[in-house]
Amino acid sequence: MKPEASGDVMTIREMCEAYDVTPRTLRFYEAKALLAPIRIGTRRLFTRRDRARLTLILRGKRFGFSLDDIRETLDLYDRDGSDAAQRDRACELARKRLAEMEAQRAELDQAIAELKEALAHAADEGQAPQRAA
Amino acid sequence: MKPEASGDVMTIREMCEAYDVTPRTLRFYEAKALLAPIRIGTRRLFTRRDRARLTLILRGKRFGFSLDDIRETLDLYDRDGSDAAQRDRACELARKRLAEMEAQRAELDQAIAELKEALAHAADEGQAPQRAA
DNA sequence: CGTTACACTGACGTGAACGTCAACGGCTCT
DNA sequence: AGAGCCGTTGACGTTCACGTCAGTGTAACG
Repeated sequence: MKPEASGDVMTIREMCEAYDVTPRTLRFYEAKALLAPIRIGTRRLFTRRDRARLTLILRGKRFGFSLDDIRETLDLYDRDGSDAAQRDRACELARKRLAEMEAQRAELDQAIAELKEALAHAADEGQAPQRAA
Repeated sequence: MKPEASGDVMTIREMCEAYDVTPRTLRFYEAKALLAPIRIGTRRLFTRRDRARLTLILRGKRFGFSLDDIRETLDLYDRDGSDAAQRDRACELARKRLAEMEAQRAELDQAIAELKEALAHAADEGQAPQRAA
């Protein structure tokens, strides 16, 4: 009898299937302090928090951030009641990240526009080259 | 007497300073067929085309694409009058890339929104924690 | 003509992000 | 108790994207 999701935690297998990653990857992320699953003896149980973080990790990777960058950014989300100085530095870093991401968004928009234009030109050359010659 | 930009080409040094990359990187990109500078004997002269491509390479990297991915995408821009079948495949790939990039932009927007919200919450906790306790 | 300065070509080294493999531990079904 | 199964821990291998270093070439300057 398996409760299938006893108390909102997931085994490593369930995680792998849910997020399409390998066990090795999850262990690697834990070793890098990106995830912190509950340890029952040696085994791992991944919580809601781990899943939220994994989502952000995979997203960050697609944006070209390194795992170290991602960890720093991740830690911004759950550092609630630390001391004020540390929180200030966190906010500082968050604003920096935000600026980076918005710059990246601008570049991405430009890249999309350029690619669209290139496609349009390709369509021109594909449709009307017989008309002139 | 150096013409400084004789005929719109640039030496490897000029390129390095202009784009903040190392010579090794430019040679590596040439070996990977991402760039194709003019070769005077063994020396390289980078054209306008090389510079346009380098801009796109560096941008692609920031989006998390591999150099191989980038080369494929790059080649879409200057394959003018090949045969029709090849052009069709290029357009297909371009549309695929375009879809990827738009998906990435959507994710990026979401990530930005979430980070903004996290920052707003952090500001809440930083401003009014004395009021309740 | 020697020296300086930059450029080139291999060849090997490196860090990040995993993959792979071996050996072991602990359930659980029978 | 034995046989499957995960799951875990090292340890080593791999790929990508370069860095670094040695040796060579060559154009220019004094």
